Amino acid sequence: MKFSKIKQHIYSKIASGEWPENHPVSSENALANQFSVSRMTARRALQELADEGLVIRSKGSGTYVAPLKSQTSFMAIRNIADEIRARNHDYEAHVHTLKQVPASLQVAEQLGLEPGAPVFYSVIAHSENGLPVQVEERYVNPMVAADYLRQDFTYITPHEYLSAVAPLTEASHQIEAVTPSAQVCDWLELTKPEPCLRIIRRTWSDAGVVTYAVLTHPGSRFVLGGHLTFKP
Amino acid sequence: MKFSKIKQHIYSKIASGEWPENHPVSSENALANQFSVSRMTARRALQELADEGLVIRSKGSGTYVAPLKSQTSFMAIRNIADEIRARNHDYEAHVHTLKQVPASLQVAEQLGLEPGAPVFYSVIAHSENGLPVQVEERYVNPMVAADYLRQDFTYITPHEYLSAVAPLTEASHQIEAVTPSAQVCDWLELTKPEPCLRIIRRTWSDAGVVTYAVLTHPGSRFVLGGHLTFKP
DNA sequence: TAGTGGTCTAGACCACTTT
DNA sequence: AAGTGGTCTAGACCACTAT
Repeated sequence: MKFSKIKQHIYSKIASGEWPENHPVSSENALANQFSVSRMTARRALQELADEGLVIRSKGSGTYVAPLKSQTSFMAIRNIADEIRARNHDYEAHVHTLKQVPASLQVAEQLGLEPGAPVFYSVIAHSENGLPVQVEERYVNPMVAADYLRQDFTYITPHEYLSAVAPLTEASHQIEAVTPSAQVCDWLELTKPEPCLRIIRRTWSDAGVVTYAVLTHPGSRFVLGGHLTFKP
Repeated sequence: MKFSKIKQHIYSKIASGEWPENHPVSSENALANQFSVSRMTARRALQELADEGLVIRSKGSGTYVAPLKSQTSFMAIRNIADEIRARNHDYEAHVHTLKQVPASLQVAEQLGLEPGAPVFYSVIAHSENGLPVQVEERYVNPMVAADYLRQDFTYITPHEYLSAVAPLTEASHQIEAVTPSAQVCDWLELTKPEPCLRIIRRTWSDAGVVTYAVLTHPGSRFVLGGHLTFKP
């Protein structure tokens, strides 16, 4: 397929960082010449990228790499740090744990590894205006993020880092309401247990399962929102 | 726009029920003739409807109205009855309340009405294999569903009924974890309070806000799942 | 074999933005 | 005025499905 070769070309420019946010993308005519296709075919590539939210097209002006925050719609892979900063609140991360551990049965299954295989494990509490709003327990496949343990997660979130080293292609979520364990209460600075929203997320890149994360939010401090439109 | 006239035409056939699930949709060539446009333009209309999940296209065979369940992707407007039946479990609905009430301040604001204006109110518990898994408290705008109170909600869910009388065009969700009230515990047959997942949903049709619903699920009996793909 | 959707071409005109 | 994206046309060839 010619149009998908063009998409791949642009996708790699974006994924590699060569074209950062708001960077102009070649025009329909330029791509048509470059790839020796008709304008309609180049157009289709750009149109699909726009539908997927990777680029923004604007009439008379051109096509640009979309700001990351607009790249997915509902319940997307959000970056909690950006969300908090978008509300003009203080964001702070406390790294409670960052080490290598042997995979438990459950973790091995989720990551597609053998039980006992080494995996990276981190526990980070994310605070808004000094109050923890999420504790993130994360298991990472060492194959796809070998330098995970050497990152400073007070400056970059695991999600940001992992997206950079292994662009994600797929994600699944589970959302449930739970009573937090004593350990989680401690991380969230909850004096007594209260209902918590738990999001379990697995993400994939081309190289396989990247990470398995359990995100716990205190019910009193967090609401998940979303919006859907059905354009007939 | 010519392609959007074609989309409207097909959309109304589906919304009116004239074309039920799996009903064949006119072919690209047929639509091109009927609307006096080129095949590429008719094609675009069908393609966009397919992208929106309203129709399924299959090479060599034709285009068909999509089964309702596949019409939205993640966290979509699900029909709890269908979901339970899809698991081959027993589904049962208990209608606890179905009446007209004056809108409270909060409800009036959510529905875009004056406080004190009459609204329809229903409380229905949805059970899977005899165990309540969701209690649905719903406020309905009487302007868009005048016959709401005369429905038998043990046979059709409010969501199904409202979709039929006012095709929804937009929806917003909030998800949070809460401790249920004594009243909700009663409806859910919970002997003691446990963390519950609460989904607050507002839906719109062309005529305005249709309904404001509070859906409460016991944490021990319910998990919300979803899947995202980023096709480069 | 006839019909369907999937892909592609080489033009065209328009409304819009940028310079 | 030049360039861009948005829409549309009238063809074409292909792979697939149904009969």
